[in-house]
Amino acid sequence: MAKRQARSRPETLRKRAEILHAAMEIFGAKGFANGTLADIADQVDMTHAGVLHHFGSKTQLLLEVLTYRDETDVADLVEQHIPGGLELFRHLVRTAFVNAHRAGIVQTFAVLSGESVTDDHPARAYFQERYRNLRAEVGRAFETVCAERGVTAPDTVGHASAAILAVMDGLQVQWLLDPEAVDLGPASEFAIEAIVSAVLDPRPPAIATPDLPR
Amino acid sequence: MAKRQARSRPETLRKRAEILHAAMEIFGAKGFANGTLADIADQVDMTHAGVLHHFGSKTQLLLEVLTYRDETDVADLVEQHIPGGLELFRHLVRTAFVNAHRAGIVQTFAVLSGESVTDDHPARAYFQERYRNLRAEVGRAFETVCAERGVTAPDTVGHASAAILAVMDGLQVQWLLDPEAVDLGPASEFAIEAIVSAVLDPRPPAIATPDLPR
DNA sequence: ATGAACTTACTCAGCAGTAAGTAACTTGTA
DNA sequence: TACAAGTTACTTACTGCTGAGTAAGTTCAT
Repeated sequence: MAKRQARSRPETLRKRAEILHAAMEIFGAKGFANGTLADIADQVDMTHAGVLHHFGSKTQLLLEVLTYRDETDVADLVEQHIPGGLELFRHLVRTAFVNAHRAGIVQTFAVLSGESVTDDHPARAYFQERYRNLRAEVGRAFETVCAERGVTAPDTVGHASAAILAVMDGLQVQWLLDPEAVDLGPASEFAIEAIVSAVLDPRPPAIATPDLPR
Repeated sequence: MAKRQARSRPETLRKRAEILHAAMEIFGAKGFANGTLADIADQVDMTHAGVLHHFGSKTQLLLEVLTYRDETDVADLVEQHIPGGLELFRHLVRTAFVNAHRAGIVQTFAVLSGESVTDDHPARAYFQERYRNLRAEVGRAFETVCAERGVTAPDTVGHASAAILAVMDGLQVQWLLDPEAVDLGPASEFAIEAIVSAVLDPRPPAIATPDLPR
């Protein structure tokens, strides 16, 4: 493919990044379907045609927003170190506390992940893979911890991994809707603790399981 | 207010209900912003103007869809009986298993609740109240159980109530995106068990809490 | 004959994407 | 170094469509 020395111009790269930031904000505030290119363009003092010059289409812009976020997130993590084992759970709790001060980003992901389950949504594949990876990562942390303790990991690990991510996301939604009523950090911490405990040292059912349509 | 004998015509009431069903389906499949009145009208063999004749506006239709769903849900529950105490948790687990066979309804609520956190979304107030009520209901169940056991309810009840709803919602999203990878019923059951246990009979932290930005 | 339940036909606005032009910058070449 | 040729980063102006809401007319039941 033709190499594009264009992309290397620092001024241009800065502008692209500026657009990506604005897009994150707008898609977070209004959703992908409802947010417009003009909204985004306004925030960076451009016309919507200028935005399209850089990204080709609205869908393409969304996809680049998502991967951009991942890249910068990963950059942060690698800078420090990728946590595993028990340290991962601590990291998740820490993230929940940090998120309580970043409503913007939290909203972007909450809105887009909800929207992504609609038919043929352009971000569907992205979120599908994202959850797959995160579940695997959390699952691996459970395995590590169990190995360290010399026990084999129970088969609840799969459920627990999904549940930890689920509870974090679900609490974010409730918190965004009603910040007074939900305390994001502590509630996440409590739930993660509960789930990790249930895996690492299981107890008899507290609520005898009902007779059911399985 | 003036009683509307118009509304009482059975044929008309049936048609309204038909429209509400179609709207639930469309808003669930495409979201509120992206689903159109024409989509809905098609499903009930009408023009979109016909739909507007019944509901006045798209927003009004959405609001009636939401309350309609609640009314029929409540009707079902009252038919049986509103569960409290431990029975409520069993009911929630049962619901999760049942939901695994109702992707349509699950998707509607997942999509709309996600969308509702956007600025000025017409369903925002609805979901805000819905979660408020549900948290209160779950909280009351915890109180009941604790009272039955002669202990005072711990202050983790608030976190736990939010977390139970959160984990159910979050698992639904992951399940909708990837039904092969997430087993909705069992995963919900596991998580609810874990959280209830943590409230009713707390244990020392499994993951020593980190030093943090509270 | 009145009003409810529509349809047809329209308006009007918003939006993604395109086309064509322009100014500024980069690059190759003498 | 200087200037022509090409490329990039836009803008303005437009197209073409979609979609909510409205208005006026038609049919049908009571």
